[in-house]
Amino acid sequence: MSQKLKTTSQRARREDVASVAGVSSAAVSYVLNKTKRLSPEVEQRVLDAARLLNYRPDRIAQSLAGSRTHTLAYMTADIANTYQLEVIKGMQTEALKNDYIVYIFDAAGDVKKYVSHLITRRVDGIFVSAAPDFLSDELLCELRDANIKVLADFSRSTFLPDVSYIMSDMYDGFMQAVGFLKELGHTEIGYLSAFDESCYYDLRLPAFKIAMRKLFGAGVPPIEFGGWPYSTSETLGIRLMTKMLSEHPEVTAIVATNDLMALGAIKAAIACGRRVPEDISVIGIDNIDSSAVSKPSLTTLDQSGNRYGAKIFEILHNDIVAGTSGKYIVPMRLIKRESTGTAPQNVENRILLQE
Amino acid sequence: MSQKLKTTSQRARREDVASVAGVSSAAVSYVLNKTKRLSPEVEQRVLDAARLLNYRPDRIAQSLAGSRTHTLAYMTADIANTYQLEVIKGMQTEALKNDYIVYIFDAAGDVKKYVSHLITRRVDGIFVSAAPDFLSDELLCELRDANIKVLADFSRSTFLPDVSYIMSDMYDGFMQAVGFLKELGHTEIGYLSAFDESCYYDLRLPAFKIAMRKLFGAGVPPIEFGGWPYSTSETLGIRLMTKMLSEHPEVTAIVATNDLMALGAIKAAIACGRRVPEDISVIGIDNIDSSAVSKPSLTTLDQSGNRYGAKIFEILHNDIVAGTSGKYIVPMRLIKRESTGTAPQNVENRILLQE
DNA sequence: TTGTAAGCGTTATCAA
DNA sequence: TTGATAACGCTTACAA
Repeated sequence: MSQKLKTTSQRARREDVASVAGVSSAAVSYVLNKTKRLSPEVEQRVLDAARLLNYRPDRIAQSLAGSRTHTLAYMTADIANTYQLEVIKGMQTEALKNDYIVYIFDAAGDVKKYVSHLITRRVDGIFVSAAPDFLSDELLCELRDANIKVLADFSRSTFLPDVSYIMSDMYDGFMQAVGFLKELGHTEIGYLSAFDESCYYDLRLPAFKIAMRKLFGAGVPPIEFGGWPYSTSETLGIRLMTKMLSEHPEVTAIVATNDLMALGAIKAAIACGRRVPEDISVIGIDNIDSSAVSKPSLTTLDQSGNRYGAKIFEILHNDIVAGTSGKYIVPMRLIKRESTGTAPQNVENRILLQE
Repeated sequence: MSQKLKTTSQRARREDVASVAGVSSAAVSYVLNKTKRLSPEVEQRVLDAARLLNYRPDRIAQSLAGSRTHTLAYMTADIANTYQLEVIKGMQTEALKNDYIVYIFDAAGDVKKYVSHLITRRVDGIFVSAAPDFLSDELLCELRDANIKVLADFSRSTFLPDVSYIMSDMYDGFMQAVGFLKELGHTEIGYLSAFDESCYYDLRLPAFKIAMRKLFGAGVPPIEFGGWPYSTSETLGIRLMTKMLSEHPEVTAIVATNDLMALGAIKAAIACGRRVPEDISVIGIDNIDSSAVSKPSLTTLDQSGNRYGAKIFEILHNDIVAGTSGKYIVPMRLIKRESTGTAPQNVENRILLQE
């Protein structure tokens, strides 16, 4: 069939497979891509030949001929962030299952050059992680206009047409968390916030306020702020919790912006003579690994990085295939552990004991 | 010239540039790739046309036509490691400068599938990070035989032909460190090792021993071992240093396997009533960020992650272009800071003081 | 010095 | 159901 078989070639080409199977090279494509059904007998011959030659279609050639490269990109301002790394892994794992590959960039480099690379290499889609906007709207549009699907974190400061956005369902999440505390009998619930009110991309604080309003009506819950420069460390949790306990000793439950701070809050509470959860309950957000093994283990709002990353792939993939775009909300889940318990019966008693 | 200009096309193609410049499409290639000199006038016309159309050659097509994809891969067992991330950034930055892009994989996934991807996508080269051997020799050979340049960490358990290896020059580094201590008058020098003698991929311990032998002759220096399971934390540094001070109070200088442990060692020394560097000098390895700002700042053997990463790119790039392979040794540099000083004059006096 | 044309390994269209 | 054949956008001999 084929007049020039590559004898020295390391890798088998489609034509080689066709020749071994005794069919046309088009037939090979049809069988392997399942793009057209041929006779079972022919299909088997092709499959056998492909296996025999260890044939794997060349992605480069496929990309040139087809319209997709099966390549995505993940762009973030901070690769080193633990949670971010989980998200990346989750996305990569899911991508790999579907024969996609993910470029990972951290925005510390020359963002403009990255964009250029993404376009010349024709990636199918890109995810742009949380604010602040290290990738300008202009560059985002350049990507979009180059026919690359863009999925951005919801917390970007602007919304662009034909760009998709993703967010965790913080509002529902906080409803779960605060609702759970309410069920346990808590009414005095405080919040430890890393960010102050002016931080436009923090959705957690407003979500907390809304949940409190909906479940307890009007009234301002006690909140401690970390302020600028923003950080979300365990140390900050300790500092804010200590402040909270002295300023608002009536509080019997605390929600913290993330697990690290919640862990710090527990330490601070214990240092101040409060037992967790007997005297005070603590809830975190993120469900980081250490939250499951801390003493006491931490009740937390789960947005597993891995699952989130997998979701990112699914959304991008779907948008690419269907040519769609939209705003996507990913549900969160409250993981109940040891750091939460029923509200103490007698608040006065507890305060007396402490003195 | 060109009979069918793409009017609707988003991106300019080479032919478009040729047509605007009034030359053949080959001329465009020659000028842009500097692969052949044309007349200055033609060159200018091409350059102008390219700029006008914002022309950027399609990497996919270049890859198919040419022999290189300008794509590399970095494979590691642990993305989350801080030092590793620095290396990755260093490599990526250097790669980007040279119009290369780097795939990043962590070996937690399906390594075999990664390899398949790398082959079908025809990456030019791959770096495989430190032991243990998460990537089997078999897969390594599959990559190599697919004409992909492989650069592996020196600490792999086996050496394969036509594969390149890279290592930091620990031997020279320890000669610098121990030599510096000798200059300062130290003779009793101890070592804090995370690994025990059986760890085949730890080059630091043998490097320390060799340096001691060369500079001080025979005799066994005092060494404390962390043992299995291997870890290199600050906590371990504290533990080993405490042990060292009680078992070998005559020691006036310490080298630790890495900066984290060295930092722990300083804390332990101070806790035991020893001043650093007046009573005891401490040297670390790695030059992590915090080593520069600790109190006292840490003298350390520098193998900057960024520089190392850049080096990885350079080596791979060169091996790819030249078709070579080899074993590469990257120099280290001793950064002298506050944690080292002249040896105490009177050892007896110091020990007495302490009692 | 410049242009022509044959690949590169696929996909996909269109007759046979 | 199958087999040619034209893209895809570029590199690179080779010819003019």
